[in-house]
Amino acid sequence: MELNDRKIKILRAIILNYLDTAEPVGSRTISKNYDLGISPATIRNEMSDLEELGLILQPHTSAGRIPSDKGYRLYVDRLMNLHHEEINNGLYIEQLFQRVDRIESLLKNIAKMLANETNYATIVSSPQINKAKIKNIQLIGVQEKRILAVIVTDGNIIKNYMININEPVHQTMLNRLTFVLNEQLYGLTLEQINLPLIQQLKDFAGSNADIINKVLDAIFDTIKSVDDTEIYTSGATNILRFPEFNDISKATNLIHRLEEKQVLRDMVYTVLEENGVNIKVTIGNENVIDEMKDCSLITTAYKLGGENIGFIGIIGPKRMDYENTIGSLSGLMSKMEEIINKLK
Amino acid sequence: MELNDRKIKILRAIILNYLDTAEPVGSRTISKNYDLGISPATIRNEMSDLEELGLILQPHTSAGRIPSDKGYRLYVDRLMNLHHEEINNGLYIEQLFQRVDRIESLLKNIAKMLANETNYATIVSSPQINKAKIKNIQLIGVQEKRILAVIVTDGNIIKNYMININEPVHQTMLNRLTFVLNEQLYGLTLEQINLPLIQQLKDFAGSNADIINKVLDAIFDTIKSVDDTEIYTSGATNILRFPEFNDISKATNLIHRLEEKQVLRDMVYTVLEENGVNIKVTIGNENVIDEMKDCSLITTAYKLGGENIGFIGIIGPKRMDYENTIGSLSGLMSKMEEIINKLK
DNA sequence: ATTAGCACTCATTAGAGTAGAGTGCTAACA
DNA sequence: TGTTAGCACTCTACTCTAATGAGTGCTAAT
Repeated sequence: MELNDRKIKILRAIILNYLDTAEPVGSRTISKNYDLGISPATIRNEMSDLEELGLILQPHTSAGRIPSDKGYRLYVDRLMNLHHEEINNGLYIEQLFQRVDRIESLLKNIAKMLANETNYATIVSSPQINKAKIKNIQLIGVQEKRILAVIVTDGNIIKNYMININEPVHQTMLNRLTFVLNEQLYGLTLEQINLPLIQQLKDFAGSNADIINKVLDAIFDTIKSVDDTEIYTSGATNILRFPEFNDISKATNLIHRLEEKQVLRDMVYTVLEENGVNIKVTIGNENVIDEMKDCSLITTAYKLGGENIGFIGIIGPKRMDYENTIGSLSGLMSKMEEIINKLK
Repeated sequence: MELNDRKIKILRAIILNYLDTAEPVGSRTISKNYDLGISPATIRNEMSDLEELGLILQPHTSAGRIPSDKGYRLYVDRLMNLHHEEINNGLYIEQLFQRVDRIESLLKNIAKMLANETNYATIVSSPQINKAKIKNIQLIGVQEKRILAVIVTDGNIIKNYMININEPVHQTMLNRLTFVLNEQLYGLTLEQINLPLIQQLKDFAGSNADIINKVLDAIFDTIKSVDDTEIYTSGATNILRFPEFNDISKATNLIHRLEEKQVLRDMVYTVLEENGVNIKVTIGNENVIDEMKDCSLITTAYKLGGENIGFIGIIGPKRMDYENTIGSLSGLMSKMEEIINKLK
């Protein structure tokens, strides 16, 4: 059987109507509301075919049709009118970048903004900066036996690390260490800091080799650890607003799952690694996580220096407004990249 | 009518049973399960009196009794067996303090831990450091026209602030500015930084007075702003687990309310300012927020240098386990203060 | 003062019946 | 051959009713 133009029009009508009402769509509704010029009976025949093709399904014998995962997939891949939504609070984002003292709070705010704008749940990962280069290291004596190490990397990511030392050290010494550390480590990635280099640093530090060790630990700890890739979620409870989650236990399970950052991270990376598409949509059963079989996930990665370093994702019911959500997301991303480039 | 010993025993039995089951408690249940040596009929008479006293109430004529707000209040004030719960992951908290690079992530973790331990929703405020003293300021050239200001205050609270400047400045100059800023501002609170002092700093900086201005802005911005008092919530969705929130719209409203940090802040401060009690419980209608009329709130402030600078709160149903929750909270607080003191 | 007994209340549950939405099929029509 | 009107059929959702049972309050006996 062939998926002709009329079938596609009907499928589109069913999906649009269902996105709107969350109720199964009957033949009469379509005939009345979507000017296709055919009677309910004809539509019924076509619907029967669409069902055979696996694009729609009936919750029960005497109900209208709802889109299947496959139907949504077809819609997302071929039927949507994509419009790149100019994010209207670009100015706001710009301010975020200006005022921000830590990239984390920036991302947190982005998650929040996006959740507000779309009314879905959003997840944003902080940059995974394994490959980031060291831009600046600063050692500051804060207390007699406490040093604050400030580490700035590529993309102005700033991390603070408090170091306890055994013997008091004078700030002059710290300044010298700071100078040498910067001289030796500037522009290096983690992989490039090797044993000979470390030995050289320790030799220089002499009796303070201990500090070098701890600073290197700090550098390693702050930059390397993948676990440090923080995940910010926002608007998880927006989910409660959708009728498909009226079953409270279903909603609860999902929301609790969304609190497990590790799970989310893995899920999104699985999706994104699959291919290089810009914005990726996973629908219903395409999701790995069981609790999300009734949801769709829209994800995209953000880049620094051409490399994916983090992601933004939006989770809603399968019935979510794909067109506008994808539009918003792509608008946000281009605004972000534009600003990031301006900063560089 | 007098609240004699037997009435209190019965009230206690009703409350304990209700805390456990969330079902109205009947006379027969009490007679069977709480060894009071009196028959259901007698208990019914006493219950009738307790109802007249406003301590318990009937959801409907043929149901058992549930505690009223007043009943809970009596229980919390006079009937509980308080046991100061030694927090068994004190070691974990200690590690949090060690590893932490920013106090915020510490507090976030505390909120999370407490939510896990109690299974209620928790809110933790970051320190309100208006009165904090400046301990260290560091200016670091990161890019040609970008300076990173690191500000460390009392209690090792660290804030980073990125400053854009108009003209490139050499690190040597930054070092000199850093030195002077530290010399002049060390140990001062915001109020103590006055115009003459500012002028003096600018005079020193000469053509770089611009930087001084921006650094002072940064200091002001990071330290002063009350809005910067961040609020971390955790486990808000634990609320969904309680039968009293089976009504999904009720739960949703509450959870959304819990996402409005400002509201929470005001609420807790209202509670805490009322008097100087260590741990404070507000029950049901005692709460200002409408959506919380079915909840109880347990709060306490944490101190730095004898002064309240932030709070921790736990929100659960009125039927929450007051004894253990208060125990956990007080255990946590004493552990925290102990560690904070060790750090000073 | 306490308690057994009993009539009464009311929420909850199960079952039966009804209305309505929507389908699939058949036969007529263009 | 494709389209449509008509109709029987299916299934859910809703309403109504009756039965159940937990729990009370009152009365009278101990």
